[in-house]
Amino acid sequence: MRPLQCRRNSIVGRPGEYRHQQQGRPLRRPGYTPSVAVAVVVVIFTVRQDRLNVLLIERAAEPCKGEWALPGGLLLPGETLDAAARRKLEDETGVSDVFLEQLYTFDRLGEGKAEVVVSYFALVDIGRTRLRSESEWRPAWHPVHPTPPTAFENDRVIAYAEERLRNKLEYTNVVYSLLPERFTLTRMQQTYEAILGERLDKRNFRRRVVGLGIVRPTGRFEKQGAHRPAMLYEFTSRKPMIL
Amino acid sequence: MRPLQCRRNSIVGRPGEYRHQQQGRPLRRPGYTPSVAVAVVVVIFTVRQDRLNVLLIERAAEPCKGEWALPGGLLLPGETLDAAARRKLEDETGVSDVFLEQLYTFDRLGEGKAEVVVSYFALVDIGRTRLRSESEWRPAWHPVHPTPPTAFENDRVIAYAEERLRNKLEYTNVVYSLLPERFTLTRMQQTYEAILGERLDKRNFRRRVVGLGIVRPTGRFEKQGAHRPAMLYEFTSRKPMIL
DNA sequence: TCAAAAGTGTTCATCATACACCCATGA
DNA sequence: TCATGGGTGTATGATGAACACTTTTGA
Repeated sequence: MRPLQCRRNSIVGRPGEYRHQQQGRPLRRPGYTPSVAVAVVVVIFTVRQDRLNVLLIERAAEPCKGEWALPGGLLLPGETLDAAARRKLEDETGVSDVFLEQLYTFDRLGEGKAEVVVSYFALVDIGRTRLRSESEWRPAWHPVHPTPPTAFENDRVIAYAEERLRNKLEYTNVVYSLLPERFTLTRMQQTYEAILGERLDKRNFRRRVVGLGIVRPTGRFEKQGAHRPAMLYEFTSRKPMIL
Repeated sequence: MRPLQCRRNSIVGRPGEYRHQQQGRPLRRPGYTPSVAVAVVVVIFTVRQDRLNVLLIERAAEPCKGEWALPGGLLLPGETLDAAARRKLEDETGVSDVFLEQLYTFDRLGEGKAEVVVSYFALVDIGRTRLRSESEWRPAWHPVHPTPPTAFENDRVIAYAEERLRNKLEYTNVVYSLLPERFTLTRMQQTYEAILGERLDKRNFRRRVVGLGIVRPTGRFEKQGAHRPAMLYEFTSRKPMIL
């Protein structure tokens, strides 16, 4: 429920400078182009065992060797922010073609080299990921609650991403990126519950997602255990949409 | 109306590595810290004569001399992003203490020096601004519809900011930053209408903003013209809040 | 008395929420 | 036949949207 909606029926037509901060008085110095170290980090979420998890990497080098941190790295001159984020995501999980969105740009996170950190967040289906295992920078899934201690204040980034995810769940179809091709509505509901941290009503949940047309039954069933088989559903669209 | 809400009554507990991209194969090069030029730009909105306006500056130097662009500049080493944005805002309008929020971080906007542009957006009451007039970089208000041609693809930034503003209007109290201490509800409604680009219903609008408790009557009246005087209202809080 | 803007209430449709029982299967 | 999870319908309250007339003032 949007708190401020008072529409009427009718709709009306719609319509490089460089400054040096010194003792409060900015002072121009032409010709000189300052540059800073910029990093890109990616908060990669998945739902595993009915819990929201985030991918962290154990740092094999200084600074903060041995601590957990988000996958990321310094931005290369000439590289696009989106490209850097996609590369990190694919390097660590092997997946591409999932929901990935810029989150926020932080300043001075911890005592890393990067002065500016552009964060992204991604949603992956646990079933499709193949974590890198050979390397010395071991990635691993960690529950978000509680978030383990992280280097470079990465917990702030994770908390921000989680908030954004919770909001997006409510007004978009981004869950598609956390679920396989076909899935049961119970699984879908558990995914919502894991992220929102509260239980939903089964009947209301089903009425909603089917009624909004974001999923449709496939006609196939999943048999498992000694109980009635469950209908498998699929998303009508696997692109991010506002509902 | 949030499309996906199926709550139950019960609530369950909730709760720098460097890589070089070369022919697809990232390659680590320890020791070297690449850096890039980072700029901060601010989309400063106001409502003037019932229209949403944005502050643009006529560039006095190359590149793009003589074209209109958003206020901004390169980030200084050691300067905080928020601080840079606040400084730009104050330099151009003379106001501080208004709503200012990070918007998005862009890549390669036009052919400026900056490879990474961190954008902010701000909302100011036209009555409090004193535009810089002495300098060679002349700032001026421009209607957002239609947006004049801008340097560095700044129109993309403005369009993004406008979308964010429209969304924020609906679920926060950020309008406070566009209005003076005391104002009539008609003025407030016109502000909404200017931004949303559509007419609102007077009775519904008033019931809502008063009912939500975001404004309260002051008991003072504004007399003007040959008609009934209007009650002056004030915001119950002048801090950003989610409604 | 007229023009101009201020102010005010009700109806209806939609939708979020709460809630409990039967069904299909394999052990 | 029993245990397990799958599947379904209805009643109520809240809220967004539509809609028109009276009031106050100064000219």
